[in-house]
Amino acid sequence: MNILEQTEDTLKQQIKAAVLKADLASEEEIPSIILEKPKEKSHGDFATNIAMQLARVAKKAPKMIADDIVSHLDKTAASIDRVEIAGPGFINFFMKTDFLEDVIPAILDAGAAYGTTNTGHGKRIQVEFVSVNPTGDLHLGHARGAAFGDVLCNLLATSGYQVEREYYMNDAGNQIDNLARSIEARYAQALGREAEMPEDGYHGADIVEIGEELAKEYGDKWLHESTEERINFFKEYGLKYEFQKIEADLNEFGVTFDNWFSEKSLYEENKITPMLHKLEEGNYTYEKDGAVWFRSTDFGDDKDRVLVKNDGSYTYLTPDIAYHQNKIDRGFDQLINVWGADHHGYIPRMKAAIQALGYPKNKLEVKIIQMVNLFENGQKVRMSKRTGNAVSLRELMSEVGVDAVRYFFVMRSNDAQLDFDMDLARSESNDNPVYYVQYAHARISTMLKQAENKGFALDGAFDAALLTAEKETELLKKLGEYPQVVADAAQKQAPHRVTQYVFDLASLLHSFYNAEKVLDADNEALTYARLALMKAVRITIANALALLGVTAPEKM
RNA sequence: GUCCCAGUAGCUCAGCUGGAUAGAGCAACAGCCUUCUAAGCUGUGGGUCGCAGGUUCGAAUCCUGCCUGGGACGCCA
Repeated sequence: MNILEQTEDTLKQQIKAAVLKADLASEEEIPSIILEKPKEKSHGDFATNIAMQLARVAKKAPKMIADDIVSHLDKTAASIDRVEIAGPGFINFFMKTDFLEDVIPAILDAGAAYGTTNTGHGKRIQVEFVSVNPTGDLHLGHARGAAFGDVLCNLLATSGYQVEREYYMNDAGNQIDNLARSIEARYAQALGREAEMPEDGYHGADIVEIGEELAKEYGDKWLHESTEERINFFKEYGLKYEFQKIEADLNEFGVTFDNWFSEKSLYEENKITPMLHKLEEGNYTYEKDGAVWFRSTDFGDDKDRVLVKNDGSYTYLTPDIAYHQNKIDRGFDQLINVWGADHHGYIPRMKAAIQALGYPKNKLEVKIIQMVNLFENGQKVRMSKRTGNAVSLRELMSEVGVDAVRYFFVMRSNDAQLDFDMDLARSESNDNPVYYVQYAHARISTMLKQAENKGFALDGAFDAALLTAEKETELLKKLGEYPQVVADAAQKQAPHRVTQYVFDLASLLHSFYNAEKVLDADNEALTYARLALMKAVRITIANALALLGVTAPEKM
């Protein structure tokens, strides 16, 4: 438990004790006591609305209740400096600042582990994200999902969950046949033959490349093989080529997976038929128009879904249900899927399937990532100038760098659409939040070097009680909040809270930097206290940036 | 037509489990470098929280209806 939590806990207990002593309510009648951190400084360090909540039970005006509570409160035990009653009945607590003195030692002690908690209690969570089809480049929506998923996993892992990252490879079914036939056409074309692309073929530049590569490597060998052999070979070749490219792009983006799950393996390991039988046994399927349908409307879907088409093949949904069953069978407590906004209509049928297989609906949670709109020179960028296709992750990374892309993609709530301003992401100015935060880290780093040059030992003893300036107190409070922010962001699955936090922390640092001088030969004691504070800030910024997958530079 | 997301300052967005005078950044305006990085800081102005009802001591937040924008509604994946 961190310092701030401890302080809050003690305070809550004391408030509860005061309520009982004042005979305002019985033990059972007391609602859980909520402490908030007022935005307004004049409202104290903590505030509670308990008096208003008790108004009905105690049948008294909130202000009188507040008076009663305050007069029965043991201020020393809760390390309260003073208490005020304000507004309609808020009780504002002004704490003795000594609790802040423990913040720095705690951070220096924990180092890179500061922010780690065990709020997840080892719960096993699997996060499936990206899972792009092997038929082209990763575009902006995928990239945002990749950044979101990755940071979410980092958050969960830091908060004591056991996390597994998985990529579901769509390496079977129609679209892969299509891929092979597209390659076939490009291959023939590369050999100078007339060949038409299949009707729903993939027209990306990568397929042309594959065709050329094959022509170079094999000449016209594959034109003479049987269609079956040729297509099978192209299928495998194309899959390998595409997934390698996807993996390489993701690696460069700082995203890796624990497991790449093959859709094809569901067929090879016979996972689909047993699943269909199970649905059938539960009477969740029926035949109509020569097809097998899933009665997903039993679980609130707006229409039933086809599992087996009248030509005997499966829809996309069918192996996907088997996949989710497989995931659950692997023993995860919770499944999280990160999907693009265009998949949201798919949620009810997958949740229906999970219930039909006998699992609770909330075993699966789906995070929907809203669309990304790219802007450059104030204009919406629809297509890449270079390729004429949608702008790819690779292109974006080379244009603005990994740090900016990652930061920008998790800066906003996942369910809000995102405007990505290329000029802003590129700009090396205070407008750019990434640079703003990184600059704070670099500033401290060079300052610490200066300190050493001037003969101040970086691990010197210090007295945190000397840090009483307003900017220092604010920094200390902010630093103390960090573990809760992380745990909160993990629990709410909201990575943007971390960008928000680290930006605020950087802002406080810059403000402090301008207001106070750290290295002061005439006041060694204060210098050492401030150096310790700076080290604590640097650690916290570095840890937050690490969660985001953004680098923390020593100098800029 | 049904469903999902969004609607908060000129722009881009926060706003946790309902709380006090709704917050940042950018843009605008006025200042701060002989001093640890000015990629920074300080100050000022700017809001009927889409609209209308309801619940509540108390609503940007919860409920209902409506309006606007985006997306999804295949025996595609």
